[in-house]
Amino acid sequence: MNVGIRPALAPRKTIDDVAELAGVSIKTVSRVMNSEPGVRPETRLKVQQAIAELHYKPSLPARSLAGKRSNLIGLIYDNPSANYVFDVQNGAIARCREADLRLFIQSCNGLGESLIDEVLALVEQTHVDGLVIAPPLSADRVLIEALDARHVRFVRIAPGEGDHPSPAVTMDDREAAREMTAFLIGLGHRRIGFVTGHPDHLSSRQRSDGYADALREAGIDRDAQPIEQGYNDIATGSEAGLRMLDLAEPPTAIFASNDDMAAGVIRAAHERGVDVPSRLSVAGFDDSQIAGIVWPTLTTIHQPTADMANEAARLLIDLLKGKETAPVTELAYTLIKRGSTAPAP
Amino acid sequence: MNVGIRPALAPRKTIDDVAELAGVSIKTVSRVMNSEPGVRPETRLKVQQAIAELHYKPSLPARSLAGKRSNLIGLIYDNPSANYVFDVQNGAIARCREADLRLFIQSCNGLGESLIDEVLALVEQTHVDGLVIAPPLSADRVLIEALDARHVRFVRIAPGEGDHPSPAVTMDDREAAREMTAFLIGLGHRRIGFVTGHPDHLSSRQRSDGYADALREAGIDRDAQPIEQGYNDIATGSEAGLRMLDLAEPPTAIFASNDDMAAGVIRAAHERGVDVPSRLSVAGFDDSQIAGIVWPTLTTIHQPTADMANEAARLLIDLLKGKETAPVTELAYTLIKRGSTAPAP
DNA sequence: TTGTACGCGTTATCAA
DNA sequence: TTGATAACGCGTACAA
Repeated sequence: MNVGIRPALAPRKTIDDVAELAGVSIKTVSRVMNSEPGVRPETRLKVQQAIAELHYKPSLPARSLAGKRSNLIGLIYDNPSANYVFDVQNGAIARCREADLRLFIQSCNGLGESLIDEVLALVEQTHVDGLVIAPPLSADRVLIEALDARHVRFVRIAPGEGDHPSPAVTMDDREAAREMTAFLIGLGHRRIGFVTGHPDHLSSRQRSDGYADALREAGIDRDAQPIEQGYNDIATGSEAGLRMLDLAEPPTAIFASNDDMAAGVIRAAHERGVDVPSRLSVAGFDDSQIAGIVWPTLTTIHQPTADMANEAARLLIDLLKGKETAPVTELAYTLIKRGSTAPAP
Repeated sequence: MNVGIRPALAPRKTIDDVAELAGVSIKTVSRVMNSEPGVRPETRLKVQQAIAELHYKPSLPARSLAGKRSNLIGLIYDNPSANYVFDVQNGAIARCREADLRLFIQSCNGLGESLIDEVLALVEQTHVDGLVIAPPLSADRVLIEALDARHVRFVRIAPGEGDHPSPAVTMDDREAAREMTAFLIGLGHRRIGFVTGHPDHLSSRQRSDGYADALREAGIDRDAQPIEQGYNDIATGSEAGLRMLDLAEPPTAIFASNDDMAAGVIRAAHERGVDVPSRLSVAGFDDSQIAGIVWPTLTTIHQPTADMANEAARLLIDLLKGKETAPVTELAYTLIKRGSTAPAP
C-alpha cells in the first residue's frame, strides 16, 4: 500500500461538462445554479437534470475568485470551554446549512497583536464574506475596531456592554441574575453568597449587578453578604465556596456567576460535609453540560448558546444580502430549577 | 448605521502588487512564497521585504484553482461529545498551524446515503487536499470505501478493528481495559461489574475484551460477574449502576466503558447511599472533562485524543507530500488514578 | 431568453 | 536565475 504511484483524483466535473450535456452555454448553467430568473422552465429542467446526472458541485474557490462573494462565512472564538464552543459551532453550522453556505471555523490562539493579524489573515486568505464572533473575542475592542476599519462585515455574540454600533446577539445577563437571586430570596434565603466571575468578562459585571438589584428590591443589605472573587473555573469556585462555608455565619445559599464555579461550590460543600440542598442551596449560570452532571444537579440559567450562534449567523447572512437588520437581537433565557436549591433551613 | 451604502473592503493586495514593488515578475514572487529553489538570495530578500511591507497574504481560492493543491485539509466527525470534538479539533488545528495549512472543520449530520454525499460534496467543493476522519465516521466502512474509490487521501483516528489498509492513528483499547481491570483486582476486588459501551462502537468490544482478559489472567470467572449494557451516556450508566447495586450480592467495584457512564454509576451510588470509594470503587475510560468534575474524581484511562488528532494530521500532511508513512500509528494511554477507587472493603 | 468574452489571483509550462 | 503566458472554474458585463 502507498506505493509511490498516487492515483489521481477523478477529474472534477465542471460547469462546462454540464453545459455540454444539457446543450446550453455555461452562463445558463450558472443562472440555474444560482436560481437566477430569466431561464425558460424547460431549459432550467434540462440543466437540472444534467447537474444531477453528473453530480456536479460548483467549485468554491472558483466562485470566490470570480464572484464578489465566496459563500463562506467565518466563525471565530478563543476557546472558552468545550461545551460552549460545541454549542456555538452547532448553532452556526445549522444556519449555514440552511442557507447553503459553508462555515469556516477558526479557533484563535493568543491575544494582542497576533490575534488581529490572525483574523485579518483569515479574512484575506479565505475570502470569507463575513464573520460571526463569539465571546470573549466579541468583546475585544481592538479587534472589533480593526475589523470595522477594514470594512469587514461581522455579527457578534454576547459582546457584553459594547457600545459599538455593529449588530449583535445578546442575552440579558443582568436581568437573569436578578431573577435567580429573587428566586433564592423567594425560597426564604436571606444570607446569599455570590461568587463573581472572571473580571475580564463583561458578563461578570452584569450578573453581579443583577444579584445586587434583587437584594436591593428585597431590602437586603448587599454589603453584609459574603462575596468572593472567582475565575470561572471549578477550582476557584471551590475555593470561594470553602471560604464562605468557613465563615462564622455561613450563607444558606450561594449563587455562582457560572456553572463551573457552582460545581466547585458543590464540591466544597461535599468536602465540608454540608448537604446540598437541605443546608445549602447552590445556583449557577449558563446551563452548560456540567449542570446536569454534578450531584445534585444544578439550578441555573439556561443561556441559549446554540440559538444565539444560529441567530448571529442568520443576521450575518441577511446583512450580506444587504437587508437591513436590527442592531441588537436579544434572546430569552430560562431559569432551570433542579436539585441544588431548596427552601432555606 | 448600516445605511445602504456598504463600504467596499480594502482592495486585496495581490501578487502583482508585490512583484511591482520588488521589481520582479510574479513568478519570482510565487517561487519565494512557496520556498522554491532557483531564486538568488538577494532577489529573495527583496521579495520578502516587499511581502512584509504590503502585508501580502496569498489568496487561498486562487491557489486552489491554479495549483494542484489547496493547502486545505478537512476534518470530519459526527458529534460524539463536546469534549471529544473539542480535543480532536484542537489537536488537528495545532498541527495545521505548524504546517501552515488551513483546517476545514465539518460536522456531519445524519448517516447513510446522505453522509457519503455530504463528504464527497465537501471534497469536491472546497478542494481539500485530504481528510482527517474522527470516530465514529472513521469506522464507517461504506464511507471509507467510497472515499477510497475516488482516491481521496485520508487518515483515520481510532477506526476500531478496521481491516482497511489506509493509515490510521489508534490506541490499544483492549490492553488499556485489561490494565484497568488488573488494577482493580490488585486493590483486592474480586467482584467487579462492567458496563459495556455502545454496541455500534468498535472500541466497546475491545474494552469489553480487555476486561475479560484480566479476569481470566486472575482466574476470576467472568460469567459470575455482573455485566450491564450501557449506551455511553450518563443516564444509561446510572441505570446500569442501580441494577448492579440492587443485586443480592452487589459488586465492590464497577468498571464502566467510558467516563460518562462511570459518572452515571457514581450518581447511582449516591442515590443508593453507597459511599464511593470506601464501599464501591468506580473506574471509567477516556479521561474526558467529566472525570475531573464528578465527586469523587474518576480513576480512568487517559485517551490522548488531541495527540491522536495531531498525529493524524501529521500523517496526512506527510502523505500529501508523498512521504511513505506507517499504516498504523499507535499512541500510548495512561492509567490515571484518582479518588473513585480504593482497596476492596 | 440565451450566449460570448473577459477577469478574478494564483500556479505551471516553457522559453529566455 | 528569471519571466511571459496559458490555464484553473466560475461570475459578470454586454451583446445577440
